Amino acid sequence: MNPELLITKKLKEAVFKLYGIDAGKEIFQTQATRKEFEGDITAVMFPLLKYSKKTPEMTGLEVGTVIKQISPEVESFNVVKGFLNIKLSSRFWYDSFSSIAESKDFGQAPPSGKSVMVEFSSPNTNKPLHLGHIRNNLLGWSVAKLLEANGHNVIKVNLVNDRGIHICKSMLAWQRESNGETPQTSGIKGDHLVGKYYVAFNNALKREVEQIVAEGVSKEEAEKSAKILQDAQSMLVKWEEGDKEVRNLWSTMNSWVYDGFNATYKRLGVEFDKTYYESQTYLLGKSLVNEGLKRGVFYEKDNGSVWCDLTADGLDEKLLLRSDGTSVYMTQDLGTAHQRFSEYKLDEHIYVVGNEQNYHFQVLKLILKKLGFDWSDSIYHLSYGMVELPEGKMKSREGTVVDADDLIENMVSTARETSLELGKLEDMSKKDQDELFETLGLGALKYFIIKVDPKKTMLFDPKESIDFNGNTGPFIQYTHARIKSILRKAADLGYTPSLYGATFGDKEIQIIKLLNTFPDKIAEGGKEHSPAIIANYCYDLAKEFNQYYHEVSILKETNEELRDQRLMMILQIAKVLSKGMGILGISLPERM
RNA sequence: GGUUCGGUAGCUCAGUUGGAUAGAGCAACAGCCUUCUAAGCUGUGGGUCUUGGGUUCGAAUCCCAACCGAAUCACCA
Repeated sequence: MNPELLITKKLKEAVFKLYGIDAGKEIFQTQATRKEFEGDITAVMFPLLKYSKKTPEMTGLEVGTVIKQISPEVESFNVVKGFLNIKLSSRFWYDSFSSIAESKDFGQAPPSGKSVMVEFSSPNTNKPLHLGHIRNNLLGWSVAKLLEANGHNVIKVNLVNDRGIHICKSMLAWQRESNGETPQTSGIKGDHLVGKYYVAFNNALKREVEQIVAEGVSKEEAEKSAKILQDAQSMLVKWEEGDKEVRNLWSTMNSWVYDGFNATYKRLGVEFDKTYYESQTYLLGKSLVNEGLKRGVFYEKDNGSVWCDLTADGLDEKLLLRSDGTSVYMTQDLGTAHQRFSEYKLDEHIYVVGNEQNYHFQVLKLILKKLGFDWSDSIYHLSYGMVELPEGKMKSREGTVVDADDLIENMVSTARETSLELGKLEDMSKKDQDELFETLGLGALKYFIIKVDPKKTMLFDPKESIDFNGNTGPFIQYTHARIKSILRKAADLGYTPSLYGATFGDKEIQIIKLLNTFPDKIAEGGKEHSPAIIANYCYDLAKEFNQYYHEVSILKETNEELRDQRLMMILQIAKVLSKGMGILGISLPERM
């Protein structure tokens, strides 16, 4: 049982007994006792003073006395200023540990009956994934896992932006400069190959603009009049008309990109239940807008464009249909949201999208509300901050973009170097070693990114990211490997983790307290949509274990009951670490 | 200018129902491997929680204002 809940309940009883008041929950404030004081749970007396009409010390004393009388779980108490520190019996801690040990999947909440859709990744198909996408993918994946741990049914979806001017740019440059090269003939990963021609397009554009500027035209004008850009535009028009040749090239190049993306997704350990393509959804939303226009929710300007007036909400006017009747980004998003809420019975729809689109989602929700969809409140924009480099923002033009595949490869090879240097793996097969380096490199990368609160802009320092000491993924993986090593040796010696009812020491009680809070952390993380909470929890637990490891010997303990009970303790730590890190998409090795 | 988000140690970050003397890691320095994995553990130094008001027994936390930083406010997506 959760100790704070227990004490809150007893507090309520004690207050009723003493003062005849059946008070609401808000006046019973409990917290874990700070380590410089004696006790486990601390109750704050200040809110009770208006009922006791006594000093904080006196109130603490009388409440403590009654609580001790009515609760067998309470061993002793003391009062410091207005704080009632309660010490629970060793029996209580033993019982709580034993229920953790008996639990088949500790931390997993029972089915909630709720369905949540999580949209993440959502790449463009004109260039490979970069560090920003990695943050998105890791966040999306771990939030999905976290919600599953909260008992929800989660549907993970990807919306691929597979059409538009950006893809036409790659296509055009490929037509002109590639001599027909493919991923097969060039040996270049598909998404990188297409990205190469996106860069080629921009270079060609730049050359053309420079030339026009040299003839005395302003840069702005030059960009507008550049022929290559117009060619890309007319390619887009052809695409929309369904021109066969353009469509063929389009699907060929997109298929290269998908092969590339799939390889990266697989390596990241990310997958989706459903993939949507914008080429199939970009026309959605028009009918919603027309309907809204009829009902007077939107209005039409003289040139025929359709708008939503949000000035009363402190925002701007928002365009929904261009004067030529074509739709914009917002229009499709209205349509896809409507489609998904019709298709599935969703209790929540989470969009994992960078904070540069905060305004977009604010407007999206508002417009849906104006259209009268009550589910608009179920939309949650999980907005995450940008990833910056020590030298500043990533800029594709300046070549400072950190490529996802390169980054993963770097992390894995650093894991390899570090591991081989430590030389603990001599007897491991080459294949197992490679698998381990993959686990460690990705564990380091994932943890480094997930441990930061999603909404904060984070700094990615390559030097720091490959440090495997301290608050890192490999530290937690190492802790797990250590535990598993002890458990293997124990099994060889014929020892079995068991419970005998032996009294736990102080450090062990501290660990039990921490283990006890795991379900709370899962609930809190789910509520806040923040896997970082789970990451930091795992770190705390790993740290506790390492201290414990240095304080007591397990295999050398001569008291067999104590020894086997300690084995049970570390087994539970390993289980919780495994569950917690699993939520983050990080796997823990048996040895390293 | 409007909207949204952020500002905690030299650096990267924890710290959410308001609670006791604000915590970790990195970096620096000093220790600990004939002992279950030293990717570990222990210790030292390091803070005006951006600033100023307010709310109250009590504020890093809530409210107001200012300052600094980020994103955004396209007939782009």
